[in-house]
Amino acid sequence: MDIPKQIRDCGLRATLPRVRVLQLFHEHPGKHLSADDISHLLANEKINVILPTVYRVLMQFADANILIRHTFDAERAVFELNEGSHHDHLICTKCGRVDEFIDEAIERRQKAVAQQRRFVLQTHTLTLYGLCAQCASRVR
Amino acid sequence: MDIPKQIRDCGLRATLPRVRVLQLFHEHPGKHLSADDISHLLANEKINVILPTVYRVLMQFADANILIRHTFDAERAVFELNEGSHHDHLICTKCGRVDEFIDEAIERRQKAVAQQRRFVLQTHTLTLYGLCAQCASRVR
DNA sequence: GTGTATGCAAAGAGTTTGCAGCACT
DNA sequence: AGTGCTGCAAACTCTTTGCATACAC
Repeated sequence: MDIPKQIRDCGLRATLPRVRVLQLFHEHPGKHLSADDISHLLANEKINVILPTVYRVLMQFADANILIRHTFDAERAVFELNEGSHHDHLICTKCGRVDEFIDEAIERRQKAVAQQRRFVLQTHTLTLYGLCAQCASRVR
Repeated sequence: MDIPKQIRDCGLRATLPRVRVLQLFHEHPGKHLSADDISHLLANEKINVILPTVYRVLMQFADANILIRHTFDAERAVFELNEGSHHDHLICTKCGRVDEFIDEAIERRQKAVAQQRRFVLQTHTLTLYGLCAQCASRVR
């Protein structure tokens, strides 16, 4: 995957902050990273990218549909690579782990609910909160 | 409904801010109000309740399960009366209107998805975004 | 009277913006 | 060479907290 090219294809210049941020997402597949996470990861590599720049880059990538922005809890936004396939999330309230799932039956029912109310569906978010298998077995 | 009593039953004193805030929710059934909304509504009645107090009261009511706190978009939290029955939401991205729905098939599938992954379900949020019937007909 | 709740002021966290100089194309 | 991008500083929004006074019980 040619990351600079992918960036240029969005009409953006392939600058160091943009390349490294996008690489980070490819290096952490399935991870949901916040602006702060990214800032720290870059700092660890001794790359000096300031937080406002991280926000700007993330916002541009989200606008370009390279990333998807989620706000699971209200405190902070997290981003993940847009692999093209929609999915919903399972979040562990103990360890913060985020898993993904897709259930066609639920998707169909959602469309039915919307149609029944003459509601033109654009997007949806479904998030299940609870204890992941590991945390659940540790608790009891 | 004796509002002061309901408040005292939570172990809280029936003060003016608490009584008026809870009354507001009863006066606006089905509405989802933010701290700012409430502050303005109270200001209109010439009741001087400062924003931090509104936040404190809302937080206490949410802790007492009188209210439910939602964070549909990340910008601000909104609250609604807890009528005891779970439901999901349809939000119009044009006019901001919030409707509620419940679909047993979706609820069942969610439990199945969680169980299949040995995930101990605590809560979930499902929100459909799109155009409500009115806005949809106005657009085209 | 006692202890809790409020008003006020200020702090905090996450995020956004203005601007001047630097870097990608 | 020119325009877009970044760093820096500061602002902004929503929310929380500390403290002294005021009120509910």
